[in-house]
Amino acid sequence: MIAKIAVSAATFAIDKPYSYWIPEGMEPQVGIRVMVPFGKGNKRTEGIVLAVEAGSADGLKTVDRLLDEAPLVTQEMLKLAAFLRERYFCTFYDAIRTMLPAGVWFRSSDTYRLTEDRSWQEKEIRQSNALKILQFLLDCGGEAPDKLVAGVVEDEAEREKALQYLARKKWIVDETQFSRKLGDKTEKIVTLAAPVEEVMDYASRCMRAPMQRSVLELMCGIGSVSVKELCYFTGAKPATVKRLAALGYLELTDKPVLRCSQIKPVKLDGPLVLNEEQTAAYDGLRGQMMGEQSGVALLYGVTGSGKTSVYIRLIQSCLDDGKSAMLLVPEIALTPQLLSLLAAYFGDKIAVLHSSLAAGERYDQWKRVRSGEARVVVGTRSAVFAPCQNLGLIILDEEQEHSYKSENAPRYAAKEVAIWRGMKEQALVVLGSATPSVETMYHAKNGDYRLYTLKSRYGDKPLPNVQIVDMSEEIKNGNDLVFSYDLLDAIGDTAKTKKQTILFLNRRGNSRALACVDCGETPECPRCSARLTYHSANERVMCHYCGFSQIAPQRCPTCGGPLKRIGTGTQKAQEELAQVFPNLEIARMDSDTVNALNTHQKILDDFKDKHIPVLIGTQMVAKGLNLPDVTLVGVLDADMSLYSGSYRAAENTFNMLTQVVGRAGRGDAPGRAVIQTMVPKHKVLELAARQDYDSFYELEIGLRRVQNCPPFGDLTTITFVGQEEARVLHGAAKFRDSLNACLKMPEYAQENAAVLGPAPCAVPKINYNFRYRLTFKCKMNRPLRQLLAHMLRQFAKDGANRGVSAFADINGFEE
DNA sequence: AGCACGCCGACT
DNA sequence: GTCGGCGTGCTC
Repeated sequence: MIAKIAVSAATFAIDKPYSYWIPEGMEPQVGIRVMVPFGKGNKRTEGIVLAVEAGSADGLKTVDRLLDEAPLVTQEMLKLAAFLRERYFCTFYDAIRTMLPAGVWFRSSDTYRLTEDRSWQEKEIRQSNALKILQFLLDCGGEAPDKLVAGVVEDEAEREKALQYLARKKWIVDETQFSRKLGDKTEKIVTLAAPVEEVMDYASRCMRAPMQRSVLELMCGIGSVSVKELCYFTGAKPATVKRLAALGYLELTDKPVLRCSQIKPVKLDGPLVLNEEQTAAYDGLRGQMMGEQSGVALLYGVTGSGKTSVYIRLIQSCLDDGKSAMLLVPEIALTPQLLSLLAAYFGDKIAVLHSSLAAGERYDQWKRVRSGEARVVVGTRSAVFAPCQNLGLIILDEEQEHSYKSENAPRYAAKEVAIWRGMKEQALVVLGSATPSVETMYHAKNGDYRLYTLKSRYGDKPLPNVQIVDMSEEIKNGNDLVFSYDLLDAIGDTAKTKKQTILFLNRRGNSRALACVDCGETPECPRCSARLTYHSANERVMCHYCGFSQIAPQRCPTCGGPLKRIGTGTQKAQEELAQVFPNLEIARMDSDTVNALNTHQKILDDFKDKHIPVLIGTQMVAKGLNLPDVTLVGVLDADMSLYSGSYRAAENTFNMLTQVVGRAGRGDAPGRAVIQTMVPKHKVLELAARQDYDSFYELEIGLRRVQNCPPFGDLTTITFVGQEEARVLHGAAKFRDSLNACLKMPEYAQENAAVLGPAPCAVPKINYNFRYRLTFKCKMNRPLRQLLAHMLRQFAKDGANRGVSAFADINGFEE
């Protein structure tokens, strides 16, 4: 028999199912992992069985051994991996790796062993490192693990060189072992191993061992208990239990236990009651969910219209049908109250999956989902791969959020994966939002998705009064602060009336840097073309891209002049404000003050409970709970996101502003918002101020049509990376030419298709690697994606492109 | 990507 | 002669 295997060591260029011979007696199932030899050196590699078929062993290598007892993934999951591979230009194994929790993977370690050939002992070996290793192995009795060998020659490059030399000489051999990174956690369970009478008889006889006696007495009463509990109740030591087990009265077994943290459920006031609008949406969605082909729905509901209640009812009805449901959220840290609410309704049926979980916990939650014990999955984007059984419903809350798109390869979009899964598994996909992405709304209006609208805001609060302030006027009037005079007045007034203010600063990129007072130069990363950011916490400058870090220099590296901190960060804004209002307490929330999972909530709680007059922060402050005493919201610089250069800039700005402005006036007092900008007449700002999504949509969809941007065309970037700039540039240009040539062929020909570039990326050099990119504008259909994948493979295989790698991303972020 | 194979200059 | 440099081609 032959197994078709996706191999972990295969790169994108050579990724395909490889055929291996299955030895007699080995029966690998599809979805199981195996160890196979691969490549010229027959290095042992992990692989996953895609198919098993009849055939002969002709010219095939043989499967070493099986790594799993039962399939790790289902056939459906393998199909999903194939989809990811095709859609996101990654290898099959990369796709599998993204889908599974870290806990299932193996860690490899090497053991070096001396061979029979000890002829080196008579020779003079010039490489001192190699000799040191040989001597060390001899002292260790002929073999040693890599960990110990590392201590002999500290420098990694030197060590590798010596080890390679020795292997070439065939004086040592290298054996690779694989072990699970994370085990299943188990608990020792004690059960009675003999008839009760016999045990009691022994117990009555052990007068000299009262502990043994009380253990046995308890065991006769309950029959089975964990060692930990048994010791707790009797005061016995585990050794006593072991002794009794050795005597044959007790039996010890390992029972797997799951690591999982508890969520505190909220107290429910009563059954969930939906209003008329919510009921209409729920009925429609439920009908759709029950139907043959569920499809995709958009639940478009303004802030405060109660989308969550609709979600909960839908999940309930999905569970009632015996199916499982999935609720994806942009960021788990921002939704503790949602989690508590869900816990109140669904209790331990919930599994929470997100990246801040400890690996063990995440793995266990994953297992709970796979076993069918947990039928409601709540999580961030990676939870979209949860191994749900009989999936009936996938909800993406705040579907327009960027966090649904992965920023590392494979750069999957959870929304696309959800829609694919929904289609394959006949599950309803609900996209929920107050400000849907332009693409989603287009599909909804077009009839591709069903549209459900919730118009009425809970309590029907009036919209806040929004003022747009022209910052160029402020500069003309001699105000060089981050704050306009109007905003300062408003902050003062708000503080006087004992209400609260939230100030919002969208700090993008390196706002806090050091600059030379004399020449204006800012220290740059030696490896990347990026400014070093200044971190006051440790007095160091760091590179955002490669992690380079050094103690902050005192003098300008170019001219020796004094260095000063610059940039409009939240910290600087806080300092300025403190100067104007010396007696005002100001809380700050940004990535410097928020790091642990719960700090975000803690800062918000403090702000609310201690009634701190001003909170200043980044995008994080736009999210989270209702703050009834906040009557003023200030956006310090709306232009930063407006001019980010992405085709999504307008949409991002609109969403951000609506969200921020929506924070003002949640309570009884009327709200006010101040937006500072250099372009006060900008239509997007005006519409955001009015919270007029529908007009914004009409405006934006027109632009997208003209620019052939999503949803009309796709924007694909092909990035080329390498150490030698000329080669990178040359490779990119050659790629562009062959792509253009293909586009002339009738099967690929498309109106408005265009290949732009090569142009340097937003950050042209990262870690000594130059980066150029092509931008490819067209509708990416399947044949075109396959063409692009083929071209990327060819590029990697072509010797002329050595040292340059290329990768593509469809509708990704533009850095 | 890694790894072997092969061809060529440098040192003992 | 042998060691090690790197260009080339392949991965069941």
